[in-house]
Amino acid sequence: MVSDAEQAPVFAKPVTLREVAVAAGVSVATASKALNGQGRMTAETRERIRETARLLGFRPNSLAQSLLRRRSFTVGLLTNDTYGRFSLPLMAGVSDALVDKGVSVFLCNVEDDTRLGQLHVEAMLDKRVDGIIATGKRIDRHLPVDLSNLRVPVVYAFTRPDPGAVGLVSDDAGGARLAVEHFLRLGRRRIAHVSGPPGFGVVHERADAYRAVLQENNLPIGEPLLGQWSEAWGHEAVAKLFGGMGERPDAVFCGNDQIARGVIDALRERGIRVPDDVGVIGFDNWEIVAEATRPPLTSIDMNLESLGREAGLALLSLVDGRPAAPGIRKLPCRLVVRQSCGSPPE
Amino acid sequence: MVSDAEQAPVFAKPVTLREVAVAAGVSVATASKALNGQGRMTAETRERIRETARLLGFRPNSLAQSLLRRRSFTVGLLTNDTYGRFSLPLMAGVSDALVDKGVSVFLCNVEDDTRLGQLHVEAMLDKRVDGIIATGKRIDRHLPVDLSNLRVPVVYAFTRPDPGAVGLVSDDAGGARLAVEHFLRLGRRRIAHVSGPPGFGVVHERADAYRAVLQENNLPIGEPLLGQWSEAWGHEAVAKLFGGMGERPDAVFCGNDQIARGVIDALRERGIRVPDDVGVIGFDNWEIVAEATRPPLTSIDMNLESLGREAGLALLSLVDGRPAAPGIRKLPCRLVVRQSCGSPPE
DNA sequence: CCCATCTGAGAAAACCTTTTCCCAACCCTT
DNA sequence: AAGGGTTGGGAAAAGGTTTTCTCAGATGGG
Repeated sequence: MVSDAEQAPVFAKPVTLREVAVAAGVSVATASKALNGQGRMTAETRERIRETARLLGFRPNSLAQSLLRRRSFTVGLLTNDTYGRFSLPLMAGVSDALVDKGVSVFLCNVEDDTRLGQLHVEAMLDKRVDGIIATGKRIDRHLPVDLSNLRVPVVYAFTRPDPGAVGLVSDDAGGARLAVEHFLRLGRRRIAHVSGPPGFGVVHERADAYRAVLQENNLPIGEPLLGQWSEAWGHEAVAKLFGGMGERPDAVFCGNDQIARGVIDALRERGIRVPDDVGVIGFDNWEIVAEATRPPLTSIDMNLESLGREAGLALLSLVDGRPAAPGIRKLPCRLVVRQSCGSPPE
Repeated sequence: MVSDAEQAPVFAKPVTLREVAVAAGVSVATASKALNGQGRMTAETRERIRETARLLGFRPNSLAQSLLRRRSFTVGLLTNDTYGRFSLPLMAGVSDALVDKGVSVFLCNVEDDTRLGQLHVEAMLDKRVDGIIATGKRIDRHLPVDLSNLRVPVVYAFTRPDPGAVGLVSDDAGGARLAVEHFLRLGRRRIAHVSGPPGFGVVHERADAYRAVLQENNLPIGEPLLGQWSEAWGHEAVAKLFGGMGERPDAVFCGNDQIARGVIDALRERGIRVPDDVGVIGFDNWEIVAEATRPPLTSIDMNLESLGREAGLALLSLVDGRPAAPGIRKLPCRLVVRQSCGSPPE
C-alpha cells in the first residue's frame, strides 16, 4: 500500500506480566515472584523467567503497582515563581534527588492564582502523589493555596511553611555573615549595606546579621540603605554613600547581584576603583549577572540546588513514615569569590 | 494521652467508590454511572448518590481510571536547560495549557547526561505517560536521548526534532525581520548586526534575514559581526563598529539582550547617545536585562510561553489520535518596543 | 512403610474504577 | 392474559500487578 508511509505511527502495546508468564510456561504469580526475587523456585526457573522478560522487553506497569501498593512514586512540586531565577535550580535539585529513587515530579505552576493552585492540588491528589513540595519566590510569603490538611505529607522549600510543617530555607543571616566577615579578613573596615525593600523578611535578617558582625568587631555601623532589588537602586545608593562629605565606605555588601551590579557601574562612573578602592559583594550568585560585572562579582550563593535535594529527601522520609522534626531548617550559604573584593593584605 | 500532639500526622485514607455505593445503598456499578452521567436510573437515585459522594468527599482514584482507560492523563517534559531562561516560560506554557484538561506534567531535567535521560524516559514510560514533550536550550541541537521509537507520541519544542517528528520553534528569521524593519520605519539606514557564535543555527538564520531585508530596500549591508552571547562581546563589537574611520552605523540589531546591553553601555562610554545617535534592538526580551539597560531595551520576544502552550496542545491532539503534520512549525516572534530606538521621524 | 517436613509452583484475592451484559419488574397493547 | 417494549439497577469482567494461601509431590526420619 502506497499510503503506508503517511500513516500515523502505530504505537506498540507494552508487554504484560501475563505474556511473560505464558512465554515462560509459568503462572503470573510465579513470574512476578521470579522478577522481584520473592518466593521459592529453582534457580533455573527463576533465570528462565528473567531471560524471557528481558527478551520481551517487559517493564512492569507502574499504574498497576501503584494501585496495589498505595504508593505512586510521584510527588508534586508547587511553585509560584514564573520567573524561575530561584525555583529552577531548586526544581532541578528536587528532580535529581528523586529520580534515582524512581520517584517522578509533577510540575505545578500556580502563579499567584488560588483557583489554579486548587486545580493543581486536586489533580495531584487524584493522581495519588505520595507527597508535595511547596516552593515560592519569597521565603516570607505563603503560596496562594492551603496545604495544611492534605492527606499527604508536605515539605516547604524556600517559602513560608504552615505552622507545624517541615520547612527548608537558606540561612540568610549566615550568608550575610559570610560576606561581612570576608570583608573583614581583607582588611576592610568601613562596610556599607545596600539592600532591597523593607517589605521583605530577608532584608531584615541580612541587615541584622550585618550589624551584628560589625558590632562584634567594634566597627562603625552604617545604617543599611533599603530600596529596591534593581540596578537603578544600586546607582542611587552609591550617590548617597559617596556623594556626601562624610567618610566613604571601603566596602559595600549588597542585597542581591543586581544591586551590586548597579553599585559597581556607578562606582566606575565616579572613577572609584573596584576592588582597589571599594570592595563589593552581592547576594544570590546569579551567574549571568555576577560574571558580567566588571570586575566579576563575588557573591553569596544560597545553594538552592542542594536545598531542593534536601527537600526531596525530607519529603521521602516523611512518605516512608519516618517523622521529621517540624519547623524551619536553615541550610548554609556559600561564598563564591570572584574579583570584586581584592586579595587579602600581605 | 499527652504525647498525642507530638505524633506524626495521620493521613486520612481516601474514600472509594465502594464506600459511596454502600452509603447510598446501591451497587458500585450504579454509583459509577450516577457520577459519570451514564446509564439509566431515576433522577432521584442519581441525585442521592451524587449527594452522598459529595458528603463523603469522594474523588475517583486516577490510577485505577488510568489503568482501565489505558490513558494516564500525564505527559513528560524533558529539558536540558538547567539555567531556565528559555525553558521556564516554555514549561509554564505547557503546564497552563494542560492543567485545564486534567493533564499533569512530569518535569525531567536531563542536563546533557545520556544516562540521566534514559533514566527519566524509562521512568515516564513505566508510569504510562500519554506523551512526551522534548525541549532544550538550543534550537539546533538534539537532546542527549533517543526518542525516535517510543511507544508514545513526542513533540519537540525549541529543540531539534527527529526526522518525521513534530517540532515547534520560534520563527527567528521573522523575528530578525521585525527588528530590521522597525529600524527602517524609524528612518535608520545604516544598520549593523552583532550576534553570537557562528556555531549556532539561529545566528545564521537571523543574519540571513537581516541581509535579506536590507537588500530588499537597497541599503548597505554590513557584514554581521559574530562573537559571543555576552555583554563583553557587545563592548568589543562597538569598538570595531565605531572605532574606525569609516561611516558609522545609526542602528545596531543584536543577537540577544546581553549583547545589546554591552553595546548600549559601550556606546554611552563613548559619548554616543542611544537612541538619538544610534538605535539598538535586542533579542529574547529577557525582561530583567531589557528593563535594566539605560535606556530600556527594545527587543524581540520569542513568545516562548505560547510556544509551550502550542506544544502542549499539539501533543494532546497526537495523543487523541488526530495526526499532526510532521515537520517543523515556526511560531511568530513579537517586537516589544521600549526606549532604545527613538520615535519615528515627523 | 508411614508420617512429617520441605519444595516448587499455582489459584485467587486485592487494589479501584468503568463498561458491557443481563435480569426482573412494570407498562402498554391486543 | 399473553406478548413485547421499557425502565431501573446489579453482576461480572477487565485493566496489570503483588501477595497470601494452598497443594501436590518429593524427601527424610523412624
